[in-house]
Amino acid sequence: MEHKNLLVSTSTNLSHCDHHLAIKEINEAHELTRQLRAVLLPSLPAGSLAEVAREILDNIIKSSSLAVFMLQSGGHGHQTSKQHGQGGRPMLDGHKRRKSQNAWSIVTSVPYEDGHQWTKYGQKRINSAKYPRYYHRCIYHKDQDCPATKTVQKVDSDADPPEFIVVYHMQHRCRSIDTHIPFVMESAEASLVKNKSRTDTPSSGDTQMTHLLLSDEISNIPLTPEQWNLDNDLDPVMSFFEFADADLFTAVF
DNA sequence: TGTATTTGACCTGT
DNA sequence: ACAGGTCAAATACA
Repeated sequence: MEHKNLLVSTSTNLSHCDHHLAIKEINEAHELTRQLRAVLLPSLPAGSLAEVAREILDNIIKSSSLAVFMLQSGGHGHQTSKQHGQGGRPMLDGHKRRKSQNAWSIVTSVPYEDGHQWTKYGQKRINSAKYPRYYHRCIYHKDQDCPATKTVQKVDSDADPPEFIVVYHMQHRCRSIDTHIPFVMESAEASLVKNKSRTDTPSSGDTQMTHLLLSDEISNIPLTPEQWNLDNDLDPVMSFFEFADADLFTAVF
């Protein structure tokens, strides 16, 4: 409700620069909330208080995610023309279709442990990129025909802690841990070093930053985390609905 | 021995 | 032709 007002005012009155600042601020709030959640919940005794706290924090997290998505779709979203083949011909769902469709990305210092379990199936040196790209798919790819995949690539910068561009492709169809928002609280630099992609118990400690990536093209991932990306076959709003939880949909509209 | 990861080959889109 | 995504045999590891 509050976020609905926020969305209306920002999408109609803010300049392009303001949009970026607003998204940045909301993402910071989002990340801080997640950190608070990670710190607070384990310290609370199991029971109704913990459940209430969890629910409130999750709602804050969802609302902030929603705000960013709606800011993006409210005028500065960028739908690429790549969802159509050359000459405007729609691309078919081929076996090795380029993966710029139905994808969204984030920049994070914690590219793993995002609530889903992944298995690595490939690694590739990317032209002109300093660091290789790692390819992961949901571990339920076979069992439940889950199409979700993600790529992880270290950002070519001196950021401390190191940042990674994580590009998610396709929604999970598996019945796994219930989280659709790809933000995490685990120190995953160590995980990357270990080349370990399966989820373990989250821990806290390091300063970690996660923010939505804004970019013009996922298929040509920029190595500076500047622009927020949502590249989808659907229109921006529908893209969000495919991304978000169903209950988030009903909570807002 | 079973499972996960590595890595070069292969395939497809641009 | 090239770049990027996936496959699958080889390898590592618990």
